[in-house]
Amino acid sequence: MQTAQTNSVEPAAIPILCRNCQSRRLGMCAALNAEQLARLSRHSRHVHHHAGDQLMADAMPISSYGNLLRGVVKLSKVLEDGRQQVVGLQFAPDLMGRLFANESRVTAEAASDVDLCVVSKSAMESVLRDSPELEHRIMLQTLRELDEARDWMVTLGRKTAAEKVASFLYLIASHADPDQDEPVTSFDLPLSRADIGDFLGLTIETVSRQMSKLKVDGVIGIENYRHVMVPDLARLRVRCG
Amino acid sequence: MQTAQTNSVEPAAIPILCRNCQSRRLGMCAALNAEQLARLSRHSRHVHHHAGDQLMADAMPISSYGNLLRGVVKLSKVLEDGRQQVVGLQFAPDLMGRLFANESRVTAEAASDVDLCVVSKSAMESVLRDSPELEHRIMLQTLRELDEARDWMVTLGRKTAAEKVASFLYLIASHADPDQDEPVTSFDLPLSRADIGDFLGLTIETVSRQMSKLKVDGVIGIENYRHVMVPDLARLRVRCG
DNA sequence: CGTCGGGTTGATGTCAATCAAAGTAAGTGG
DNA sequence: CCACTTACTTTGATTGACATCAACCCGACG
Repeated sequence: MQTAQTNSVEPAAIPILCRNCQSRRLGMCAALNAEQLARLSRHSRHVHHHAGDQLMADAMPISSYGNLLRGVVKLSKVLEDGRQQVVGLQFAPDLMGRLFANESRVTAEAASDVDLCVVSKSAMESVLRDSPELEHRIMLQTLRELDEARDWMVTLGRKTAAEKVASFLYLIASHADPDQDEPVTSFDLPLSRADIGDFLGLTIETVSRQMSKLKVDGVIGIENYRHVMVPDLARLRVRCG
Repeated sequence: MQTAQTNSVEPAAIPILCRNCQSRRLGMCAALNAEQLARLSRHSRHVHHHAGDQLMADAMPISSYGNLLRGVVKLSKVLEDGRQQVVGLQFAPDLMGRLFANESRVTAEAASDVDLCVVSKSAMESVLRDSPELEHRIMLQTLRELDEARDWMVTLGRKTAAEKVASFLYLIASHADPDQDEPVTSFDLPLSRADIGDFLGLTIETVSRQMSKLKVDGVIGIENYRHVMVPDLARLRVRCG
């Protein structure tokens, strides 16, 4: 309730940390009751990271989970010789961190400035143990991520460079607004050309060329390298193959 | 218990269908108690399919789930123009079918001869509702599939044709024996060259050439097109990039 | 003003796709 | 048993899409 008292001894009071947190509305915390929220919040803190900060390294032990509140995080893997592949993007309000494993399978890096709610592994596990609802909610997220990973495999394996770039732009347009799934017609790219290349399995140069081509064809407009406008989403859509 | 009586009125009797079923040992049914097993088995049946049979079509409503008992199933997606991408392989004892969705996101096809336990959607959902243990078990499978999908994205996006083929052979070697995760040195390929190409984002011809190259280099031996021998797994491993 | 990171554009090279042909094993029917 | 078909695979020649190499542009920043 909005009128909950700060000094109330009532166990159902919403923790201060959680009062205005988006995660209670759209994120995993919507699955929690007040007691569970309180238990989790005692071992949580909100943190800010700048674009480029590494949040988690591949093969490192997991000590905490991150509830993404704002911004975009890129998940990637590298081969021994340095070739890199972005294997996923996380948008608010996703939970980050591999559940039920001891070490991370990916590197996580802030693609834009991000706000996180960092939750200790043990507190998360404790609440998970007695909240099947929470696990269910994360299950739904995991299934969605699996669907998205498989969609992306089609893009990586079977699409041309032009189709890959169009697909990427469409993906970003679709996730730009966390409150709805509809694609948006004007947005900022959260990734550099190099990251886009690593996401698409292309080089920087090829990404740049294909973006230029979309621009001269009138499918998109570009301002300051990072801002994209799409006058007609259907035209972009058909370029996705 | 092995001595459970067929005519017993005891509710804990193991259903006939389930008596010798692998799924109780390694699969999802290990998470169920006798009552749940009985409830599920009343709406289940074991079926056999031949290689090539389609088990589920993309975008079709899901009416049942399939518990894979033996064989290999390939999951794929196609673009409008017919380009195809295999987005996953399922081995026993995986559960097939997208949970918590109304329609399938992939086409599922028997890659080899397969045995399935087909479970009605409603029975599955009913048991799921009161067995968080079952959902947890499937959650673990889903997380594993997500890890594998992301591993494969690296292969699709960043590896050369030679590395892709080596990676594929290593993957099959690793899954050939359902009882252990260690790769095996002699196995049958569950997929045709065309399917391997669709899995790797390559053409038939390129797959064939790279397999031939691995053979002349002494990394693998091939018999009857489908049987592969690997004298030295480490040598295959280094070819994976 | 110089330099540095990120981006674009152009010239050239290369790996895998495409086009083409032929080999092999497993039917099928006479 | 043998011709014939069919599906699958292999191998060769050529082409093309994207990578690579290289130059340059632009804004930020010391």
